[in-house]
Amino acid sequence: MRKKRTLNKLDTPALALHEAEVLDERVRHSRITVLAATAELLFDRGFAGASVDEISRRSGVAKTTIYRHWPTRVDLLRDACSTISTPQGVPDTGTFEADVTALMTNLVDLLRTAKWTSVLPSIIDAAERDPDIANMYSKLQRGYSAPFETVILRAVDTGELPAGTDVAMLIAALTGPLFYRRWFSRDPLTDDFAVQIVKRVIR
Amino acid sequence: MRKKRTLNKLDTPALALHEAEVLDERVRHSRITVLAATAELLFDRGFAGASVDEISRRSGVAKTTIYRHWPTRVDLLRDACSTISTPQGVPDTGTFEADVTALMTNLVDLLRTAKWTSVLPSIIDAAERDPDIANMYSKLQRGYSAPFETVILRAVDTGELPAGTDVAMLIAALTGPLFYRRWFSRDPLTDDFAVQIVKRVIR
DNA sequence: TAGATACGATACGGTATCGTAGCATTATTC
DNA sequence: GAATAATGCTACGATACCGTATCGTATCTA
Repeated sequence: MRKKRTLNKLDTPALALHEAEVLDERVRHSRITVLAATAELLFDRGFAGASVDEISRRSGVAKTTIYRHWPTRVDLLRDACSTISTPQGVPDTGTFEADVTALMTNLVDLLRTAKWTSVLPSIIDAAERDPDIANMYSKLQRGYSAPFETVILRAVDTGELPAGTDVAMLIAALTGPLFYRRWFSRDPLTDDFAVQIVKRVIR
Repeated sequence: MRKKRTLNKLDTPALALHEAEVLDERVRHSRITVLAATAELLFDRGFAGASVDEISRRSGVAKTTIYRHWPTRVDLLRDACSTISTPQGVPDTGTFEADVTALMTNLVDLLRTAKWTSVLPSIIDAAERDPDIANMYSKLQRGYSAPFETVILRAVDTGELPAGTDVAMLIAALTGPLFYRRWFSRDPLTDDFAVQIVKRVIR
């Protein structure tokens, strides 16, 4: 059984930063600093390696203060994770193939970034055993698959793709190989590879 | 610096089970029991959650004994991981498409098995930071991509696929979406999905 | 059967971790 | 300027983990 914690008066454990502007400058500073340090540590050592003590050390914010803002370690990590979404723009080049290619090479870039590289598998691992984390991850996931959906639906509209196209399947066929290459087969991930996949999947 | 350990006379820290038959029944029993318990725990809680103490508890083998056989926890986990490869057979139905479809639905089955489900991401996460584990994983990886390679190369021979086909790319295009679906998008993974992918990628 | 060998039990040292308590200090708001 | 609220600091307690040491006991091999 968890004991009742002595939170600050604001009593908005998480996400307060996004929900409402915090008046007190001290609070703002603490949350921002801690979240930044958490993200950094997450990239460094993954989900399991991000301890509150280390976050406190790196951020310079006292551990007690951290616990005043986030009731538990996982809450903090969840919060930090949802700040690391890098929303892709939706290209509009005129043709479906060019749009998709743009998104794909964009994704290749993202997957090659050291940050993501390290943190994603550990999030997925954690999600495998914690439904809250799974939920957070699925939002994150939607973030970078949404542009694909937009582009595909637009192509259906214009007739470039047949009506009744299975959108989720097409997204999997396109982006799956990139993820696979990065983490499962560990072969080099190049722009050319992305182009090859697009050609093969879309024809 | 690690101190010298007092191993048994056999002094074959790991994999002795596979390299040479062990004479002493006690040794055989210990290793088999511990490896089994380790695998089970691995499936249960993933790589990070498999502690030596718990393995000792579950297996009934004393922790000291475990350390007599494996110099370190990670060595034990590595050893256990390499025993969980489930080699797929290579189908030979006559046509390339049927062969591939067989392999794909087979892989779908594997990915739906609760065991693999849980352990693979945690291995990949660990591999992200430990080259030894990365190495072990890549062997494991080759284990279930090899049949695809065989089938593809055969199809190139028979002319069903053009010469100069990029084998690694084709494997990624085929299997990538399955992995993606299981761990990244978390959509349902069905045989029909696999068939759709095959059709789309191979034409 | 005797000596070598593996095992079990317990205990330990060291470290890391999660959270919490208490109290002094500082900043903010009213 | 005074009350209020947030922070920092240090020190805990509890737990879990790794890996080792010691010593007595059981088992195998020669």
